[in-house]
Amino acid sequence: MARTAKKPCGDEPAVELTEAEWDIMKVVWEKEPCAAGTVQETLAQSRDRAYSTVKTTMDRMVEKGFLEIERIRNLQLFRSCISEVDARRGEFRKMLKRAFDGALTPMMQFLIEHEGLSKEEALQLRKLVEQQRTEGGRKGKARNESSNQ
Amino acid sequence: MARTAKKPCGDEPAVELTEAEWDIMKVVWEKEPCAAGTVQETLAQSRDRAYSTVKTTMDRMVEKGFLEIERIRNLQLFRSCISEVDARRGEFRKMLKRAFDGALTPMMQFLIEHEGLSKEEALQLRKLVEQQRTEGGRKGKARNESSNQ
DNA sequence: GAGGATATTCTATATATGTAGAATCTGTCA
DNA sequence: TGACAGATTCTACATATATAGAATATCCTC
Repeated sequence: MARTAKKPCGDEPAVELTEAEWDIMKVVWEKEPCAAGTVQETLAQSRDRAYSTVKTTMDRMVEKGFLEIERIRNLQLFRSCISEVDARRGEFRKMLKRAFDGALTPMMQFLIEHEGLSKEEALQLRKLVEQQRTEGGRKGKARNESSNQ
Repeated sequence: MARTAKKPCGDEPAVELTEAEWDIMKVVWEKEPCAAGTVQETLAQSRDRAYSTVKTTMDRMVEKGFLEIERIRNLQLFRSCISEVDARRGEFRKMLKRAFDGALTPMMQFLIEHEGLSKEEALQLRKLVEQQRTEGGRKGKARNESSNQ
């Protein structure tokens, strides 16, 4: 099967969040269902924005299908319509496409050559790879069909 | 530790290109020094934009310090002021910060779990890691000084 | 039922980005 | 020198994003 299959379909138009939307989504994922006021208060700790600022952005996110509202009397409770994985995937792929023509290997090469994967990081990375390699086919099978990118 | 130290200093404000800017930069890197018309014509193959559209964007890129102009009589020749590595780094770090709180390991984990690194890719990745690991400290050392591009 | 605390809705501004037409300038060639 | 071709400059507009004040609605409590 394909990807995270959050919805029955398999190729949603790719999620792309703006900076402010990321900030908001992170809070929503953590506290949903939650009110706009809660989000605003939580965010206030790092960057203080007016309630209406946060609310306006959240309303736009509903229009975009990133959030949904449940009304309880006078109150609106927000829930996420996209998973963190969806958002991460969108962000990652956008970066990969723009900066590396969509190819993973060049990116890895870049990481090692220019981002100075520390010995520890490289080792950790190696463990991950090793792990998924010896994990016997789990990935190797799921893979067989599509091979991404 | 000072990362890549491309310029004498060590913490430029991080390069962030927009979509249109990426398109243009790619052509400039390939053909610099080059005229706006050349860029426009080259891009026209994929996405046709008016000359003035491309030129306006390029002028803005000069203001931002991404490009510089050399005047030859009536002509302007553009050159890049940032390297592809700079741009890639900016794009990559923005993604890492937004989607993974700036940490590499979670990103790697994500890649393996959700982006389905194919067996071949994982293997390739493993080779890279292996290579840089056995390359004996090259990274571990080179790090301290500079290295980039 | 009145008042106050909240929440929602409406409206508005500034900046960034993508886009391009129109006007102007300049070099070259007949 | 006159005119064309190509380049540059100026101006403009639409949309997206970030931001927030003001007006309005609603619930709870006394």
